[in-house]
This record gives sequence, structure tokens and C-alpha cells, in this order.
Amino acid sequence: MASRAVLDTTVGFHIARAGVVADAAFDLHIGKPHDLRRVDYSLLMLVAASERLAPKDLVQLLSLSAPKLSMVLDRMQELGFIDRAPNPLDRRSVQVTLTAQGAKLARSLEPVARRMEQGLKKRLSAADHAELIRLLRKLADGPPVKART
Amino acid sequence: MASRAVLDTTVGFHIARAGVVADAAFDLHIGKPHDLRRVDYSLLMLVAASERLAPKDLVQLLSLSAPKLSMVLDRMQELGFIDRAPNPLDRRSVQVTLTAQGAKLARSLEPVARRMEQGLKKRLSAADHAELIRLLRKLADGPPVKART
DNA sequence: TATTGTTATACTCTATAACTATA
DNA sequence: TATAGTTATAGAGTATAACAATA
Repeated sequence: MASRAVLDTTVGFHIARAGVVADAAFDLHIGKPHDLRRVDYSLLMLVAASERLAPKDLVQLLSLSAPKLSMVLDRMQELGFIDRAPNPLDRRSVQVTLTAQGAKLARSLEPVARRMEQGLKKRLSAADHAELIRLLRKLADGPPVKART
Repeated sequence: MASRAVLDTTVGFHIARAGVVADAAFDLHIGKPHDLRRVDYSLLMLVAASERLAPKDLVQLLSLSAPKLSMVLDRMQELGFIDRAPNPLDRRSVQVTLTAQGAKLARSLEPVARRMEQGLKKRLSAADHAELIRLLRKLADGPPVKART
């Protein structure tokens, strides 16, 4: 039997495997109980943290295509969690804000999210948890992948 | 502006963001040049490492549904990279093996995969890279998420 | 009756292009 | 002409259930 050395040292493979666990934790604590998808939750928390964001910003922050974001915003608006209003300074642009209901939901999800992370402490110590996030951020925020100039 | 403390300490959010970078590196080095999807590549390398695996094993290792795996195996078989044969000890079960062509491809992808990981060294030092994989494995292989008994 | 694997189906996600309105 | 956002469409991924073969 050949070695699994290659796959075992491939970061992407392990990110995908860890993602399965993180997704299960999300579904258990947030997705199922609150009927939210990962992208709904992330969008909600990002708008909560920034007060108002343009779709363009959210496309960047969530790594979504513009069309997909439009659909997510449609759903979140129908659910009454967000509002869309034209930006008075540039009427091409839209300002996304939370409704009172959306802000209430975001606040109520904060302790839920903390419980979710606590649940992962069965697998990762607090130090491991912090270090994992530090390394994931370093990978995500580093210089672009291609651009071999 | 409210704080992003919650999202910033949510492992799943950072796994998703890092996954974007890892996926871009995969597409650049392996996906585009060799016309392989992530699941094709992982399957190829897993079968190469184990000589023969049952679909049941691959479902577990790749976190796929059984129907999706069937479709992946169909495609990889049509491309001539794998064979399927009934297990003589239990004819319900199937043995998946690499063809000569599949084994050749797997070997040729080893240096490519190493180059891909080298490319990530612009973002992560060698020590960071190893530590990140250690923590991701710990998260992926820990005790089940639910089972609150 | 249970297990392995496949086929069928519907639903969601993703990527691209075309379109509207504003600048 | 360029940009922000939406709509339309087609392709790929995902989940569920129904099925066939074997144990």
C-alpha cells in the first residue's frame, strides 16, 4: 500500500474535512433551530457589525457571486431581517441594513454562536481554537494565489 | 458600529474563507491543468494509497452521499482512471482500483501537489502549515458533534 | 430482514451572460 | 463608456427515496 503522504500534507483536503465538522456544528446550533443557512447567518452578522453595507462589499466579504448575493438578499428581505435602500450619494448603489427584527435575531444568535464554539472545545482546547483561527486568517488574508509576475 | 467579535471567533466562518484560497490554489495547480475536480483528485489519491477501497469506504473518507459517489465513480471509470470489480468475498460489495492510467496520473500529481503546497508558503511558513494541518485534523477527527447524552 | 450499491428525482448552488439604472 | 445591481439561464452539486442484488 502506497503512502498517503501527499494527501496528508494537503491543506485543502484537511480544510474540507474540518468543514464537515464545522458545518455539522452550525446546523445543530444555528441552522436547524433558526432555519438559517450559513450564508444567511454570516450576512446577518456582517451587517450587524457594520450597520450598513453595499452588496458589493458583501460579495467580497462572503466570496459570493453578485447574482447569488441578490438572491440571498431577496430571501433575507422577504423574511423581514434586512432592508435595501438606494444610497443617496450614488443612486446606483444600495445600502443594506438590518430591520429591528434582524437586529434582534443577530443579538439572540450571539450566545448561540458562543455555545457552538464551546461545543468544539471537546475537540480543540481554547488555545488550539485561537491558534486555528489565527492560521486560517493568515491563509485567507495572505497575498493572492496566482499573480506569478 | 457593533463588533465583529462573534464572527471573528467562529471557526466555521474562517474555514470557509480559507477554503476559498485553498480552492483557488487547487484550481490553479491541479483542477484547470488536469481537468479534475477536488473530489476526483481526493478519490484518486485515496485509492492510490490503499490499492483497493469499497464505495462504502470512499463515502466515509470523502464525506459524500452514496449516490454522489456513484456518479463520481462513473465519471472516473469513463475517463479510464479506475476500475470497479465485484468483491469475491461479498458480491454485494465493489472493489475500486486504479487502472494503469489512473496510477500514472496519481504519480504525476504528487510533485504538482507539493508545488501547490509550496505556493501556500507565501502565506504560511512551513511550521504554520504543519500546525494548521495538525489542528484541522484534530477538529475533523475528534468526537462526534452531536450525541449530547 | 439488513446491507451494498445504483438509479431517479427534485432542490440548491454556482457561473455566465444579458439587462436596467445611474454615473 | 463604466459601474452597481438584478434577472435569466444552464450546469454542477446535494439530498432523499426507491430500487436491485446479495447476504
